[in-house]
Amino acid sequence: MARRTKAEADATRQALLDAAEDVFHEKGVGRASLAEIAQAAGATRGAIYWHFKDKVDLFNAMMDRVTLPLEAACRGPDADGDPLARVQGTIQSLLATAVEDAHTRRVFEIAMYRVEYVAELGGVRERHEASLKRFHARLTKDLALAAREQSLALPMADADAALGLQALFDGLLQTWILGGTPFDLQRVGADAVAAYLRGLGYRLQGDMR
Amino acid sequence: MARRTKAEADATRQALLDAAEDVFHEKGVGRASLAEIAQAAGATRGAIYWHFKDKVDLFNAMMDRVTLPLEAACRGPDADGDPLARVQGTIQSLLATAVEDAHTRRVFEIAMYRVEYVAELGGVRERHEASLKRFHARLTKDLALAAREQSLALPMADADAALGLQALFDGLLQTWILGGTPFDLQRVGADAVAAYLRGLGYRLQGDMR
DNA sequence: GATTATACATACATCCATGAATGTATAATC
DNA sequence: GATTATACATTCATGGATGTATGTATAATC
Repeated sequence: MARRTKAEADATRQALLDAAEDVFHEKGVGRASLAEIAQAAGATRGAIYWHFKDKVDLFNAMMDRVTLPLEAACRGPDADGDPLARVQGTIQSLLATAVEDAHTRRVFEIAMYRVEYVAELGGVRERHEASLKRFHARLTKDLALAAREQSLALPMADADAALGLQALFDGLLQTWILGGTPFDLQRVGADAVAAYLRGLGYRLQGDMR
Repeated sequence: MARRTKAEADATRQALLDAAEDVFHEKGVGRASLAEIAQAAGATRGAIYWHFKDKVDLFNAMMDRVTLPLEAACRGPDADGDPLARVQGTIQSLLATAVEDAHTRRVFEIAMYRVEYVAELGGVRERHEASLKRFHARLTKDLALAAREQSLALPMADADAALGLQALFDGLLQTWILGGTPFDLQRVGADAVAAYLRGLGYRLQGDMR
């Protein structure tokens, strides 16, 4: 076939990424063949090898398309208002994205249950860890700030308290995506996070006492 | 080679399971070849196909060797003493096992980060979900019991509160095993669980107020 | 002590995925 | 409007993994 215009080329690139999502989700990243992905996109492996170096590169591009905007959004409002409300807001907004955007949800599901975090997949694990660390640093800072504002001493180190909060968030998201026991992620998430924060000693907005 | 005695046969079976752990952990389940596993065990693929139906069967056997005893231990003491202490104790004992038993830890790591939960792996995902559901049911029952004993109304449904606790546990274990930010799993686990339970309204043993 | 089932090792056939090489028609570029 | 880089499709060569079939020496069994 012949050369496409730049717009057309980008369209096939997006189609390849869409198809990769489908096939990765269905077969898992390891057992998904580039031929099947290409076919699902109405193209051939030639197109994939043109746009991407190999399967790992394709996978990373697929992840970036979803995670980059998300992380950018997380870094958005930094120093305004109540740090505790900001923590709760960030978590709520991430959970909301998972619930409302099927696209994002499927990519999360792939990253959590459909890929093997092995050396060969160059940097996938490292990038996941880096992303977690940034989130953790932010939570730690905000929790410490809020503790000072309410002039209370946490029953555990700031960083550990943040670790627990992050674990709670991750655990809820993963449990919900696994889907074994369906539940209202946003409501349970809000309540569980509130309980955890309250248990740390914080006084939350909207609490009766 | 020739026929082995029954004890010898079981020894090679165990060696195959050990080797499977090693290779699965290193390469991931998908990219691990049966030839490599056999070689790591000092045997050939013939031995694997004698003891196991295929790779899935081998994987399940490897999982069973660790999870069956664990689940049995969890089901152990059922109706004695304080239900809240029992919840905390169960979680602490599971975390302790992860910390102390490298064998168990590696199998957990394989199940969490080195395998694709895909239809083809027949029942792996389903068994995981079933195990989670049993744990969840137990937590729900104990949390409800403890709430009645302390005559308090939880700020969320029993099942949802249990969901949060389980998510917290899962999240902590996974974060710890991922290893990006090393921390004291048992201490942070105990503190975070205590905070969550306190935030739900429970009065915990050993609390000052 | 002859027979039989066992516990593997070896050999074989098949399939499929990958990566690179090559072809090619056409947008861009000048 | 000739040239060139582009955006793929097609073909080829290779390797590696799987499953099965077969061989075989020896514990068990009687």
